Amino acid sequence: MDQPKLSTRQKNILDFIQRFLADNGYPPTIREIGEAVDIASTSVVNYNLNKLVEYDLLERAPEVSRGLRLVNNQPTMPVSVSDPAFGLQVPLVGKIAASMPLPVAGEDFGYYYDADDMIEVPQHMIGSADSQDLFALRVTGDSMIDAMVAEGDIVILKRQEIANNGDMVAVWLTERGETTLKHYFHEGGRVRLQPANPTMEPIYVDADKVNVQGRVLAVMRTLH
Amino acid sequence: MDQPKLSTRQKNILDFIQRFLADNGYPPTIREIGEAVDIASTSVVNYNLNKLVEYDLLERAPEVSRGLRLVNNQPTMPVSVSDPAFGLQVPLVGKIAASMPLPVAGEDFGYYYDADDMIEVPQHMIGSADSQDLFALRVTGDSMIDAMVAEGDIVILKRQEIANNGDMVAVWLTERGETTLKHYFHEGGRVRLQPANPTMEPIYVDADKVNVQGRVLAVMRTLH
DNA sequence: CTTGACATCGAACATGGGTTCGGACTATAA
DNA sequence: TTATAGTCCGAACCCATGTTCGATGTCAAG
Repeated sequence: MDQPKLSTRQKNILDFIQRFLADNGYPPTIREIGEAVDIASTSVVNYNLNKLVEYDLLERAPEVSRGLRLVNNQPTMPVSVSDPAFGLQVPLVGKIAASMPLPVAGEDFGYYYDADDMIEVPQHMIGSADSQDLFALRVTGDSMIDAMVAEGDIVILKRQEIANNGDMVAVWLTERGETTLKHYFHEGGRVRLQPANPTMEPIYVDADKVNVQGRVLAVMRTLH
Repeated sequence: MDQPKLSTRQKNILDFIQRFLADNGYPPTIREIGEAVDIASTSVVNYNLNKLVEYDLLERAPEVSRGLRLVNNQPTMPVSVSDPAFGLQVPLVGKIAASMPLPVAGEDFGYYYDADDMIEVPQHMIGSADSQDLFALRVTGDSMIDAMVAEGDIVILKRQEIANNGDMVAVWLTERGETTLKHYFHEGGRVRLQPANPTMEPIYVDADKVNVQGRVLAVMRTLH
């Protein structure tokens, strides 16, 4: 009973739980999940949670609020930090996966800038960008594979709403309800999102359905 | 407001939360704490929890069941043993492209270790590897595209002749006369070279026609 | 002795949050 | 067509759980 094809919803739920856990230290409630993944009824969330339990991807404590636990849960190994003297310290603010929006700058956002969540980035990788606007995301899932970004990669982004043609950006597609990394090309009233992998076809979206969240400055991948 | 003397109760509470968290993956309720630490009234537990928050040992999410989080007390791991406390300086010894062998270690090799050819790599990307054995290559051409490595990327390698199954390695294929990056699997008398991109087929080569040049530890990509 | 800060207790309150159930929709098979 | 399984909705139910408050006991300061 392992790894059957998960529905998009189930993936979203799993991703959300993971992110919520990392952000808050405790699991979300059924209703919180429902709101995040855009499910109207708590029973549907419940239904899908039980599915995930069947698939051995989740454990539940019955009758217990927030009684969720991810299996294979390695406690989000904090990226080791070193001396802030050299290289820049960039906040690792979360993960990026298909169908989940990025955390947005503002309000309580700076709250999470813990030392544990800072990651060192060599100066030469980011040029002269203002370190204030930088943040890092860890990529989960292989949804970015067509952008030459693999699971586990860390992408360094500069927070900005507008992009120039050719930029690699993280965009929120309101219609599809997902975030991806793509090369950005504004063409008339619409936007062409070009995968980095030349063998794959671009996708076209109306300009007002696209929400640029940041521009990718660098990618760091660690093997093993 | 730090580290005043904690009462025995408060210590017990803290200990219990920690244990409970490790056991269950989610924090305990006030009543669960009360029972464990032998406190009769929920209000007393509540009272002491707020004390712990004052002491910066705990965080609480108001109105949230199990809304507890231990503040991260444990220092983030001893890092950077080989103390250039910042990132390591790794020699950028050349480029890698299809049909070109890598420069081999030896003789006058150290000669080229010019300051200009050193590149900074964050410690966290290479773990505990001996910096002596490290070198970096810039990728040219898109021959590595099926290994999720693009033109212009910099790969950090550890010089070694033998590889373990699953390692990503730079290999020299004597027969084909080219070097590529692939995942390495020794299977009987031959070697399976598995592209990182799961949609692509592996290639098989006789073991004695394969020459491992180094193992890839990390990949760094700079956009723009 | 009186006062007040501190810790505790017990009880009541309000709502947060898991559970259940009937019904509707879709898709595939018979 | 009918049947069946999978998924989703909305509403109701009700216990779990955080919050609040008045009362009690303790102890050191005045």
